[in-house]
Amino acid sequence: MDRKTELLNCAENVARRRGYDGFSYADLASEVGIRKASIHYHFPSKADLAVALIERYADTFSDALAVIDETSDIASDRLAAYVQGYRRALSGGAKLCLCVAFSISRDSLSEEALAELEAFHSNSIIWLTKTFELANKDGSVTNTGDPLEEATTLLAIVVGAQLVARAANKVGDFDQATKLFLSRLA
Amino acid sequence: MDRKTELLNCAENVARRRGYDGFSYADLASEVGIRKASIHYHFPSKADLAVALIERYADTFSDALAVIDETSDIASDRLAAYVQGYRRALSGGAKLCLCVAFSISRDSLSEEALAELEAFHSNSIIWLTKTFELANKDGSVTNTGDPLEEATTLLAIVVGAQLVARAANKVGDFDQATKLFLSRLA
DNA sequence: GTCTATAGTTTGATAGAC
DNA sequence: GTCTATCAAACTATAGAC
Repeated sequence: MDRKTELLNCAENVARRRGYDGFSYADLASEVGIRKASIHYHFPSKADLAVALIERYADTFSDALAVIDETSDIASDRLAAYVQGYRRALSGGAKLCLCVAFSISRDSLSEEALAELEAFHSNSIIWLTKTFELANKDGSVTNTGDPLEEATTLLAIVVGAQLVARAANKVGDFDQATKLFLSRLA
Repeated sequence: MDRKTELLNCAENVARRRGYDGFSYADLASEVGIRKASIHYHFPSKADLAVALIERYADTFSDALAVIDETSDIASDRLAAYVQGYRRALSGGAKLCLCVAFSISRDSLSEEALAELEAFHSNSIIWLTKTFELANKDGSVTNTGDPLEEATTLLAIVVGAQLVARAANKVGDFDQATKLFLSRLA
């Protein structure tokens, strides 16, 4: 693995634990094993690093949604996989979705990073809305309402469940917060 | 208003916008109009300030829940008021609930602050569970499931809705994320 | 690509005068 | 209670050698 990827992995890990304002080049340097000045060769400024982080995260996320779509044609399967993805990202209560962690740090982010952040959530809403529209057709989800409202609600549930689970330091809180929704799936 | 309260107000405001790692004594000093060294007289360390912030916030929150309980005996009224409280706290997309903002900064908080944070969420769950139990009796909420699951889900919804609305910089996202739940209220 | 060295700023915090 | 002065440490970032 090349250094740049190694730095991105390390930065993503620490950013998802502590937020944008909660980590520094010194943290990355000590963990990757190079001097912090050397990091500036790969990412001239911390703002560049933030953009690179969000971009890569959004790409990975987008790929994951594509895989979900390929794996099953049933809306309930897709939604269950979506929730499961956020549960995995929680990493036992230690981490959050990168874009959740960065949302708090809004005021410290560059305009470019903010735009990527907004695009990330907007893409999530699009995919979820599409999937709830499918649910209305295939009947795999009980009691479905307006697809856009369902989509925004589910996004809030998984994001909020991550946060509450992290705050309480109890992974079980994520499961408790998503159980009611999952029970609507076929 | 005394200085200490003034400092707490200012600190709460900035902490709810930027998180614990996102503000400093310098920020408070410039806004309140005293030197940052003077702040240490009121709050010897930033950790002391964090604890004072969470304590005051939890007290205010607890009072607000008591007022809700006094205002109506109907579960759906109480839950609507609860959601409305989180919407107000969002402050047009600029702020989050203090405990949401601090949840991201977990790793920077003292043990004492963490304990208060966990107590805050645990108290929320207790109040919500109690209110959903009432809903099961008074029938003011349609389609109710297990009170504890409903409680944790609703907490996740309001917390997640705040976060998504702030990330997207659109207050409307909060309304969209809570609309489906609110439609279940009488 | 990585290093040393360093600049310039900001951080949380303390000592002591008033 | 608030001030000035100061501290040691951490921060992002740059210059230039290798």
